[in-house]
Amino acid sequence: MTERENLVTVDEMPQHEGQEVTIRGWLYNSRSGGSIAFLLIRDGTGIVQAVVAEDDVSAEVWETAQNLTQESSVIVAGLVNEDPRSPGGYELHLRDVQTVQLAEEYPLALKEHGVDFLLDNRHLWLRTPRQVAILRLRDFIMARLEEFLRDRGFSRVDTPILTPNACEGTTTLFETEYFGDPAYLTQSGQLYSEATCAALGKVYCFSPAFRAEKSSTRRHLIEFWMLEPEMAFFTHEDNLDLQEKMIDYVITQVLQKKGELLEELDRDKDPLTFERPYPRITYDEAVDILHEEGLSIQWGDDFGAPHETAIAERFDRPVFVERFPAECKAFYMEPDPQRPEVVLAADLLAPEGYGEIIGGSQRIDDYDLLLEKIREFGLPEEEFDWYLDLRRYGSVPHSGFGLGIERLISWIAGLDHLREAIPFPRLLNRMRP
RNA sequence: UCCACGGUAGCUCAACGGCAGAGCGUCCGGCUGUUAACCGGAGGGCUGCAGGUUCGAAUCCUGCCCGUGGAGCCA
Repeated sequence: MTERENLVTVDEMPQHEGQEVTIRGWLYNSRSGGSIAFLLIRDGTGIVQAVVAEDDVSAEVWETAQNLTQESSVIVAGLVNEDPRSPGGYELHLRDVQTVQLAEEYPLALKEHGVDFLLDNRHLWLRTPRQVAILRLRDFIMARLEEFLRDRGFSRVDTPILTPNACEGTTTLFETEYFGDPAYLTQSGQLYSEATCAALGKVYCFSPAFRAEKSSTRRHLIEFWMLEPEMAFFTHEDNLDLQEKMIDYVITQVLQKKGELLEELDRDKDPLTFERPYPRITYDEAVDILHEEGLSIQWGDDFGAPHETAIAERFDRPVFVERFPAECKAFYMEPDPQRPEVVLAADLLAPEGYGEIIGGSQRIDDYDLLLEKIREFGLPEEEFDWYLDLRRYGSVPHSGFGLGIERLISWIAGLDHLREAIPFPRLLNRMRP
């Protein structure tokens, strides 16, 4: 078999109608009918049906085709034909087949499976058309986000995964050991990005973040990816404008260029079809809405998931909730000069119950105020010496935000759980595969 | 940590105090246009673990383990 002759991928087949081509991939499924057989072959770009008729091929090829097992790796050659009876509209009239490896009995049948079984077999589950579509969408979304930022003068500056202290001192961290000293897996690169933005102006870090919370919900991962831009000289308003434009850009690009992925995922496009601007409401207005909805909340309480959903349901597009009470937010957030009891922070809530996809704020740039806050929050002052230095040497107003990649993907793809938005999810008590 | 639901064949599930079953997958046989193909046959079980109640437990009770969803926390 001249296996490299006219080597094509499944998605390229329409351009090779009437030609003899070679395709390399895996057997997705097969059906046989006496002296005719249908092999569904996937190669990562799509699935094509290969037709084998006993009369048209050698006995050896016929025998090989008959005995292929699910997910066996193969190289097939044949003639490309347009045929409405074939899924995808094109099929391959098989002339030759070569088995690369004959697969053992495959654990995943082509039918419904339970979550536990699928997660145990995540390394194989990834081969299904739905998971392939999600991962392609993830790749596209990540690329567009970085493209958006780079086009606006941002540089990617990475931040450390191993850190000596809790960045914000709130959530539970994974502890490890650093040559005898305690160390922690990062939960955010933000504090470091505040340093690099004073060096480069506009930066972002893009890395995994770790939260050792015993969270077991569809909106949480133990290890997730966070994109965190940080901008010198950006006010709270500048910050919200950037967030809005970035989300708008990604959604528009997905709708324009990757509609077929949304269709593969049965994602209704209508809820994604909206325009800027996104509504901006204050924390105070949000509390009023929640009271109207009959939810119990007092001024000063942070929102829980039911609260976020109730607020988001009032709007047909993402909504900013801004100016939170200082006591329910992080220590580094700049107080509103008009109302020092609230901070210049905002959460962006996605529609359809997908919750908070962005959390951001203007950062305190005054040395004395920041030191006061560190003490007020009971944080170890000595650990923040370098962070305080940023307020001693050319301090400027600056702002930034953190975007949860898997939450954004889940919303755009219409997933019902974050675990499908990352190749190998780390969940409560689940670290394999 | 708390609350709810669950654990039976490789997978998805039924049986709910009285012989442990079906569909799918696998294997064998049949079929020249199949669409998660179809038809016939075969193999497949410590009913999560330990104890208790009972003539008899997959089924009822207690404890534990594991999973799922949610709360809290957050992106």
